Amino acid sequence: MTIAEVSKKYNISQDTLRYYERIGLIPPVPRTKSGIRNYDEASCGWVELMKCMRKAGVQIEALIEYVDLFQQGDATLEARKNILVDQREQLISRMEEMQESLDRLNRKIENYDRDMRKAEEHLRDLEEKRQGV
Amino acid sequence: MTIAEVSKKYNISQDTLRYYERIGLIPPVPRTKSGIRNYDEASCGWVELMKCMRKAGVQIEALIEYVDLFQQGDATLEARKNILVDQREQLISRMEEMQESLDRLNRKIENYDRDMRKAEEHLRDLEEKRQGV
DNA sequence: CCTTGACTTAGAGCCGGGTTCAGGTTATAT
DNA sequence: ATATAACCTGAACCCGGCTCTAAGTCAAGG
Repeated sequence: MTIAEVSKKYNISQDTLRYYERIGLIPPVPRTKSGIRNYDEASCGWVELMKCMRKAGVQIEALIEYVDLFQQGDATLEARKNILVDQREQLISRMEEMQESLDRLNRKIENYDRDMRKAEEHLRDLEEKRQGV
Repeated sequence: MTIAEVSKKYNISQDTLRYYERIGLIPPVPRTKSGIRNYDEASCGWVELMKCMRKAGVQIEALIEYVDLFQQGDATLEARKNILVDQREQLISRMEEMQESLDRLNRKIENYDRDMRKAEEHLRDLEEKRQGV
C-alpha cells in the first residue's frame, strides 16, 4: 500500500505517517527499490495500534521505547510488558480524573436546568400579572 | 489569600495561576491597594474548577468563553449551559476512545503473560532434558 | 520525451499550554 | 533603615506533537 492509501484508510495525514516513522513510533516501513514506502500488513498494524494509543493520550516517548524493544527481539518481552502495564496505570488514572470532571459537569448542567426553569416560571408569573389573571 | 497560599492549596504554580488570570480562564482576582492578589472564596472556587476541568483535558478556549459569558451576567445562562453540554459530549467521546485503548492494552498484556509463561515452560523442559530427567 | 502529480528528505514553522526571565515594587524581619 | 523575600508585569522561551516548505526524484499518460 502507498502512503496515500494508508493515510486514507486510517485517516492520518501523510505528514504524520512519515513523522511517526521518522521518530520511531512505528518500525521502518518497507520500500520499493526506488525508495517509496510500501506498507505491508505489519506496518498497517503498527499504524493502527499507534493511532489507537495516541488517541488515548499514551505518550509518544513510551511508545517509541516499546517499538525499540520490540525490534530487539524476544529478550525484551518482559520490559515491553512493563511498559504496557505502566501505561495502563496512567491511562486508568487519567480516566478517573476525567470521570470526576464529568460528574462535576453533570451537576453544573443540572443546576443550570434548575435555574433556567425558575427564571422561566418567574417570567410566566409576571406575564400573568400583566394580563391581570 | 496570597498567591503563594493558593498555589500551595491547589498545587498549581504561581506562574500558572497568573497565566490563567491573564488569559481569562478565571475572572480577575481582587487586589490589595498595592496591587497584590488577594484571592477570595470565589476566586478559589474558580481556580479549583479550572484545575478539575483542565486535568480532564477540557480545552482552555471553551473555558475562557464560559468565564467571559459568566461575567456578562444572567442573560448568558443558556449560552453557558450550551458550552457545558458541548464539552460534556467531547469528554464522553474522549473517554470512550480511552476505554478502547484500555481494552486493547489489557488484551496485549494478557498475551504477554501467556507468551512469557510458555517461554518459561520451555526453559524448564530444556533444563530437565539436560539433567536427563 | 515531457508534463503532471505523487513520492522523497531535511529542516523550519506552528499551536497549545505553560514556564522562565528581566526589571521593578512591596512587605517583613532585624 | 536595610536586607531579603515575596510579589508584580510583559515578553521571551520551551516542549510535545504535528504540519508545512523547499528542493528534488519517480511513475504513468499523451
